[in-house]
Amino acid sequence: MLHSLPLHRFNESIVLPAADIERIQAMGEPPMRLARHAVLRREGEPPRFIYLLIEGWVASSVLLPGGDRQITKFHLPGDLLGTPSMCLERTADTLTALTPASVSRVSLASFGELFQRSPSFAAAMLLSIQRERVALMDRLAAVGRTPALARVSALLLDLAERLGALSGGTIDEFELPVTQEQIGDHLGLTAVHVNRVFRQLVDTGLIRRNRQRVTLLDRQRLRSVSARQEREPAKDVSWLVGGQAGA
Amino acid sequence: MLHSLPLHRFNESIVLPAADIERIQAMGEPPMRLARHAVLRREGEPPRFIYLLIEGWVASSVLLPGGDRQITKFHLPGDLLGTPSMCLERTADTLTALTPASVSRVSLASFGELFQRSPSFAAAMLLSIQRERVALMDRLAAVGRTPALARVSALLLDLAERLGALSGGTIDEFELPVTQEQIGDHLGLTAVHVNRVFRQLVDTGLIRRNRQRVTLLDRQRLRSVSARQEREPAKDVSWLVGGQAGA
DNA sequence: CGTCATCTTGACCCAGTTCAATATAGGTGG
DNA sequence: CCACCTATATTGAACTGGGTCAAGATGACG
Repeated sequence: MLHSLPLHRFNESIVLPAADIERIQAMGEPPMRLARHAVLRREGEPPRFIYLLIEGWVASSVLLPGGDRQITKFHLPGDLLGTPSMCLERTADTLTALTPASVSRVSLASFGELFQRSPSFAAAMLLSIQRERVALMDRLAAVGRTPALARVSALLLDLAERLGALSGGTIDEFELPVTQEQIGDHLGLTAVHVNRVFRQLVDTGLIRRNRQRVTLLDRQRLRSVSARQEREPAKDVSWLVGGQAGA
Repeated sequence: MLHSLPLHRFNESIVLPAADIERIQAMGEPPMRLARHAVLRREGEPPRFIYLLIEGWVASSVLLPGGDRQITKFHLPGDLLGTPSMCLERTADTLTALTPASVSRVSLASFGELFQRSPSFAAAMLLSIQRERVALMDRLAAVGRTPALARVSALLLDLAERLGALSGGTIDEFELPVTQEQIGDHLGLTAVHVNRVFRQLVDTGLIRRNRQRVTLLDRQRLRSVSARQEREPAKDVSWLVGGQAGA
């Protein structure tokens, strides 16, 4: 029983019936604990499982032939991990715990069964994956077209927003349990340069920082330097779920 | 009746029953013709339709506040366009014809109906979107971590592969009906630099080029400089479609 | 209390950008 | 069929954001 699984990600545009919520919680195996740096799944393996992240942060990353790494997503509790690779013979992304974490493994078989059994779950999945796709498009635009300062600012705003959604409030101070090298791998920058950008953000009064705790001091200015588009989730998805009105 | 719609994208891992194929073809409105540069849908509009691309090339792009543009995908015939925005209140991507094109509009309502009615269609959609997501992850890695030469090479190989899948053969010479500026917007480069990279590819004998026709002369070397991962589509997706064996 | 990972900062370098000037090629109106 | 016009391609010269290299500093942890 995963009574501790945050469910906000499953109810973003569609409110799932209680029966579905139960089935989601039932499809996962008993949670397992991961130490920091533990590899949950390595790329190249045949995909047989996906994972519900219950607690902690996990990075999903892709390796380039040259040995460089691209972190495709910093996952927070409530996220469903490793799903992109379900369409491949061999897994594309490596899942690594950034902090001690707790995850529940889900076999593709149980996922598939729920997807087939519950139309509302299938619909919620469809929309959720499209949201991830839009996020990827936005980050691609940032990495391809914006300077380092904008990328780091955008990341901080994005994390604050997601942590807020997770806790159900607004957050402007949070723990960033992530190495500057990992931030670089996420944004297409060097650890050294990430460090310089942080310095700049502090020096210009946009954020405060001690150790890994970050405080957003001037959201307004941060937003304007970040060149980030606000994306509002669809409110009315009745075209997809038939009977149901919007959330 | 869209007897001319290429269906290869709908049968990549899952072989859809004939009834589904018919329903797909029936869900689209009569094709409309687009002139080069015509905008099919602009970002910011409420999403009400998606589009089946029957003929021609269409770009999907995202705008940054600064006015820069990121082309998220060069779409080829058979692609389903504009779907990422179905999860949003306001469309994220602009769809622009790169060549004269023919598309069939599909209301979200008919898409949703088919998605609900046909489990195999829903499954095929899920996998297809995940494939797009993996492609975005790979391009993000390329833009974030590889030099210009690798990015351009990767694009050429990717297009050759997709055009091959479309025509059902192997292709190493094709028309590239795309401006160098557009290539730049796709790869996070300047038009000027794209030009220089093309020169370099020609000078080192990797490709030939006259006007917009490109010939891949040395696939092997091209592949090694491209730093591109080959991604093999899943063969067995019976976990998702119950009865059905792999393609 | 030593060791390894991470962070910081400086000095220098380079891939790719910017700016600018020319070339080409279709496409258009007459 | 021609003269013109606009979009695109090409190339050179100079510049810069971010990378690379290297040398400490600072912690966290066993």
